[in-house]
Amino acid sequence: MADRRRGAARSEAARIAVLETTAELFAERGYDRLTIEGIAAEAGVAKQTIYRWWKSKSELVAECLFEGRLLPTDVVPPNTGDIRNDLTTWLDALFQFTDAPENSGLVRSLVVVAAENESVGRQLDASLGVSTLLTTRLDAATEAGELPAGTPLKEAVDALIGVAIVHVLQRTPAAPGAAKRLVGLLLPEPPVGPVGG
Amino acid sequence: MADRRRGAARSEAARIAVLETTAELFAERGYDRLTIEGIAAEAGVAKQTIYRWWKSKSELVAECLFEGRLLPTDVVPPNTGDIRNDLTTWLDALFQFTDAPENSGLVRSLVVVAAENESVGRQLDASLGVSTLLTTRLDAATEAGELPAGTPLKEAVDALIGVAIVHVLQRTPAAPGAAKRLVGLLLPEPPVGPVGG
Amino acid sequence: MADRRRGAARSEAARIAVLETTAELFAERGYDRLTIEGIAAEAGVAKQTIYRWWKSKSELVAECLFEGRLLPTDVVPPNTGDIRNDLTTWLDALFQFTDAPENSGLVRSLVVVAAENESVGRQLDASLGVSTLLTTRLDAATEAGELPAGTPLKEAVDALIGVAIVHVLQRTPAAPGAAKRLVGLLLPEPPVGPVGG
Amino acid sequence: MADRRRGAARSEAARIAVLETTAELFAERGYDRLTIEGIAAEAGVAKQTIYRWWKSKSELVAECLFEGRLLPTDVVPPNTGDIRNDLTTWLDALFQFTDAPENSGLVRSLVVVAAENESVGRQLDASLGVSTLLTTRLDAATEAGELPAGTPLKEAVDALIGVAIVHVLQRTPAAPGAAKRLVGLLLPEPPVGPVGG
DNA sequence: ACTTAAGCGAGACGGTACGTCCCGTCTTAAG
DNA sequence: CTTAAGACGGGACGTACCGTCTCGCTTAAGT
Repeated sequence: MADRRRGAARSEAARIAVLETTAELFAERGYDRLTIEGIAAEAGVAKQTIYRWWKSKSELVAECLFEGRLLPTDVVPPNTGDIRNDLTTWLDALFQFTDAPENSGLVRSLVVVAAENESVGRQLDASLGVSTLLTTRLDAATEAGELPAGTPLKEAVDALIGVAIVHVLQRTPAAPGAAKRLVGLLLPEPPVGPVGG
Repeated sequence: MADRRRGAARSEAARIAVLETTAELFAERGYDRLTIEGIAAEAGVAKQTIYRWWKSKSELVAECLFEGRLLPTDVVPPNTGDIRNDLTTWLDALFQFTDAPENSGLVRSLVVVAAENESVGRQLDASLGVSTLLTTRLDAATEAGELPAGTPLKEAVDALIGVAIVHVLQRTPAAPGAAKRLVGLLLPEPPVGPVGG
Repeated sequence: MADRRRGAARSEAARIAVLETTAELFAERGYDRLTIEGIAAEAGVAKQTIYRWWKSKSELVAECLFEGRLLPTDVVPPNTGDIRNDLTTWLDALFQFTDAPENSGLVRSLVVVAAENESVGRQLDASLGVSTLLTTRLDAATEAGELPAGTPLKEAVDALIGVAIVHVLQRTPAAPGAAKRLVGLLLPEPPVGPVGG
Repeated sequence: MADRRRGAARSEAARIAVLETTAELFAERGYDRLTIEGIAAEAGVAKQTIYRWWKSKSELVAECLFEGRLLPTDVVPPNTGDIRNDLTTWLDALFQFTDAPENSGLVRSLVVVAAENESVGRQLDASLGVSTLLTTRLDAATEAGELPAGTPLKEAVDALIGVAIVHVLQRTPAAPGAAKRLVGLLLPEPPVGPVGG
């Protein structure tokens, strides 16, 4: 049944300690001042224990990320039936988080991790706390006829995430109303034309 | 005119050697495997000469960047009179560059630099080779009536750059036609009013 | 028994390599052109390994010294029964060594080390290869009645070592017969009483 | 007449400033923590001005020494007519100076300079403030019949200086009465024998 | 007066070594 | 077989000085 042969099992306590410490130090000092040695010391764990289970610093951070230890749990986009309002609300919340001075350093560090670690990059949306719920919601809206059939959702979502990243990198908070304007661009109201039929 | 009083002048030769070597090694090895010591050795310069004039590795790279030593000179956006076509052409070229396997590592490294160095981040567009010509072109188009008056240009440009970054981080080249779809979203055709025949 | 609990033991191989290299380079280049970095490189050892176990260059040299790696093993003073002759023989040998051109640089370097390192200084006699056997021999001679009871041995030994150092510092080899004259001064023949004759 | 051709003469002010600063910093920090750059900065002088006139740090210190800027002016040995008492008095004063904690570091540094600089070494006695007056006095005493004709003065003086150096290197102040005992050894009273002519 | 050479403060330069930090691997003793 | 501890070879850091050089200026001696 178990395919493990013998000897001690992996210590869950050590694993948790490492991940918790990583998250703590990452938030505190950022990615590049994060050191394996520092994590080991702070977590009361041997360096080798870290190297045994994780290949690199970025993998370690990646695991933290995917376990939700670095960012607030995914913001669930609201669902009031009006997709544009909902998306604006959600994007405003995202901007508010990423633009807050106490968070922007952390977010920039996450961008660095995404640049260095392929799996973090590939799941960039999830990495930044953008739930798949968002896509789900958009798909649903499309089916419900809230959005025109041909709306390029992939491009829209990329643009949303991209704009957040750009703001963080530029050290320029989103201008007031930016979320609304952006959503207006990406999910345009269909022309109201004389809907005769 | 010169307000320098005494002492030898800064050696332009050393400055050039350092910047050239930095650009070369950056392109070759990426940002995090770039070392001050390596640059000094390769440039035939004392480490202290680097530390005398640049505070950090990222400043050094920033100067390379702003002198156009890391990226091809700004791509001039075409001007055929059709702003949407022109922008699509330009964006396709951008995607083609960033998505090329031999460039994507470099671009990811640049994102890291933008994350670490404030001035690079603030000039993110210039850093990525996005000329101010682009904005100029857009402004001109707006005045010429090619674009509706209220078009949120800032948001549009942020979105363009953002999408490119997202692709690079996600290791996912832009899908065919992405440029066109994106431009279509960001610069929508004004509804063609029932303009008398 | 060992009170060490965990972790790899100190590498004796590294320790030996460091000390051997130190002795070699010290003899070759003298104290002030001896560098930790040079020792590490030549010994095939990481710098940190040196810093882990020795606080300073002078400590390193001190350990070499006390392990007899820098000087010929202590010259054993002869014991023919005639303390004055024996001491003269020994002192001549000492002068011969310190005054030899190929050794005087090394001896001067040792004086420098004695000046910089307290423990070397405190054991100056041993540092210069002056065996405790010498003092032993003198004590024995005193007890045996070869020397008058009140002879200030400490002062005499200090003077012997001092004179050797002075010669080395002055770059002036001991004059012929200096050893004999000096011993004559320091261990004077007791006045030959009017012994029945 | 002067064989200097033309151009500005050597600045005496700079020379003095350098020597004064050297003396000050030498006393303050010792020989090995003395730096040319530190001297130049503190003296308000260009480094090149130092290198123009002195070949090395040790030469600089040597000049200070020989100008009497590092040690109290030579202690003049007293002359009461009793050479042994006079010498004891003088030696006690020497020991008192070299053994004082605030001076011993300086004296050790001087020994280092003597080891590194030949001319300082050769004039070791003068370097340590041992005036030629001492030898003069001894010669006079010999001629005056205070000392036996054959007394090896050279060896005696070397021994005196040597003992002082040994004490300083050993970090062991001279024992009380050491001066007297030592003088007793080196300048023994001639046997009072029945001088029956 | 004009030229020329030297001295000077300042400081940039190529270089060497410093002592520290961290890497990733290996060794030891305990469980 | 895992773990905490920790030594190891290695590489880069940022700093301190080295001794040389160049700069713009001043100070004399020659012309």
